Amino acid sequence: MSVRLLMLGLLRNGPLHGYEIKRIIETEMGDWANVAAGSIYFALDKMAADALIEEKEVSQDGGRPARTIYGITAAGRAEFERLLRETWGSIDRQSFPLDIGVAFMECLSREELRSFLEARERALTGILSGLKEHRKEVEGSPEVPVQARFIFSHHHCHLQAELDWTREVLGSL
Amino acid sequence: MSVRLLMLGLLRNGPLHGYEIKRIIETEMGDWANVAAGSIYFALDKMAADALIEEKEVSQDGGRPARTIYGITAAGRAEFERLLRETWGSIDRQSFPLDIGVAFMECLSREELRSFLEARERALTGILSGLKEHRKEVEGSPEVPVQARFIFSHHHCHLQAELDWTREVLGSL
DNA sequence: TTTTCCATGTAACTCGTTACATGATTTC
DNA sequence: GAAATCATGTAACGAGTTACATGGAAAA
Repeated sequence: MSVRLLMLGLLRNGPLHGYEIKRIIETEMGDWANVAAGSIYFALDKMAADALIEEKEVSQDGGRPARTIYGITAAGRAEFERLLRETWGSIDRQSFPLDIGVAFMECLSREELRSFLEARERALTGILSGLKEHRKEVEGSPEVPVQARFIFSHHHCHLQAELDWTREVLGSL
Repeated sequence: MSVRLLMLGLLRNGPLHGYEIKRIIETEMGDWANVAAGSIYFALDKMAADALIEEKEVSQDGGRPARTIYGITAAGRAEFERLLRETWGSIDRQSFPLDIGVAFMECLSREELRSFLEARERALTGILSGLKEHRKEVEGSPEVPVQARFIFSHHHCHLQAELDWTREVLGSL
């Protein structure tokens, strides 16, 4: 349902076509959402079938084929509100990406574990510096394109936590 | 695939039946994995079909019905190794549970947001203190039942990060 | 005696991914 | 002229959940 929440959230600001949604997720939102191209069109179809959004054919000049843009309906806005509250309300027993991998880390040899941890340290450092760059860029612009200011601090916070843990384990090896 | 990794990891120590796997996940592992009862039997069937595990009927005394226990095969061990390395190797663009909710948090009124944040603060505090209790219990016992010592520090680390962020946002409201 | 725990399963469903196919247009 | 980007789709599959059904044993 999170893809629905994400897409409905973006459509609240005005109609978009599929490719633009993908572009916003990848470019403006810092690329953490990791939504496959096919998933977007798939979700658009389903949400249209559920009357959460409605499609309009929009012809383009220059002989380009018409694009299908999707606008959110009243039902879509209501569903967005519902999903948003559902997300905020659920906290029970959530796990984090590497959790299961960590549970069995003692099955790796010390050398292999070290090399994994070092690779993660490098990757996390890179992602974090990219995030900082992006944050500066977005927050520097007069108008924040997506209504998202806190995503950066939240995402940053977990990435930093992961990096700290990684370094701690590396230090204790 | 993570349920497979989790279950194969548990079966590495010796054969188990479905209910016991569930018990271990819920009781010994701190209950963060959140695996539905049906999913376990479902996964057991599939892994047996893939020859990663093999089933044995074990009769019980006291007139109880025979249980089906599952033992890991050589192929299962190999698959476990593969999945473990896959998990450790993947770091690209991972998102955290509340990420999308945070992206649209400005759609909530200040009062509603505050009440959500306060509820999360309470919930997280509770989960964290439960985790600490459990950690003490497990680490105090002479033999750690599951080969998992670091799951606690990792999980704790992200929960603490979430709590810190929650308090930070609450403070800035 | 009623509830809780032990123990297993299954059918229908949802969400999302992968891998593919298509074709125009723009940039190098 | 080649490569990248724009733009849309779809068929097959995978993982996991929900909701249900079953039934015995132990404990309250």
